[in-house]
Order: sequence, then structure tokens, then C-alpha cells
Amino acid sequence: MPSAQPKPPLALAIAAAIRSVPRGRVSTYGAIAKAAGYPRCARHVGRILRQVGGLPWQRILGSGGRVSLRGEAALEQRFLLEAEGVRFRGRKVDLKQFEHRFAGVLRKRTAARMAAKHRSAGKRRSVRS
DNA sequence: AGGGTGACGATCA
DNA sequence: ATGATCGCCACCC
Repeated sequence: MPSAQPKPPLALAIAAAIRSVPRGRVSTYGAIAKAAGYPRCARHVGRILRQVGGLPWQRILGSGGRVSLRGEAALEQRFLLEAEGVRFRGRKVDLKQFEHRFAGVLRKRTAARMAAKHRSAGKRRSVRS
């Protein structure tokens, strides 16, 4: 069996969110984290992308639709996205037009399940909203 | 058990 | 607009 599977629920939820971004669409680290049920974990999204293979990594951009990568990787990401039909305006992608809107319910339910498991593992303060 | 870490994000200079 | 800094937070050593 592939051992490339991440163990932590956070990684699973985030990987699922990343996979849900369709071709020709993009998302952001922050949006993925939020969609996965971990609103403040944008940094982890990058970590998962680096660690887990087989994900549409090129569809994940930094806030505002900017490419977060450096050097050749940045060029490759842009190249791959343009090949999918995603157009750049200067150095960024117009999120208004290309950002994937997580529809939800299905995804949300998955996130909820993950979140429940997560909470079970580490109860901590909540009461926020 | 504790602290450093990072494909980020928002803010400040 | 670009670059530096601080804040976040679960993961990993």
C-alpha cells in the first residue's frame, strides 16, 4: 500500500481540499486551510503540498492570487496553470474569475468529520464565534 | 515535554 | 509596489 498517505487528520483534510480544486481553477493556501476546517493553518497547506505527491499543487496560490514559490518552481507553476486555461494578470491570477468556490456540503461534511476527530485528539479552548 | 519550523497572511516601513 | 517583521499552529525532532 502507498505509504505516501499523511497520517494526521489535518493533513488528510487539507489534501482532500486540494484535490477538490478542479482543473482550470485555483485556490489559495488560506482558502484551502479554511475549507479543510483549519482556518489559521495556511502554512500547513504548503507543508502538505511539499510532503504529499499526486496533488494538483500548481492550483494553489498565495493570497491575492500571487505565486508564492520562488525560482524555477514559480515559472513551472505559472506554465502549468496557463496550460489549464488559467490566465495571469501581471504576476497574479484574478481570483474573482478563477478561484474555486468550495460548494460544499459534501466537502464541509468531510471537514466536520475531520475536525471532530481533531478535537477529540486535543481538546482546547474554542468559544470563539 | 518542549521548542524550532514553514510552498502563509496581514501589516508596517 | 517591494521588502521586512510578527503572528499563527499543528507537525516533527
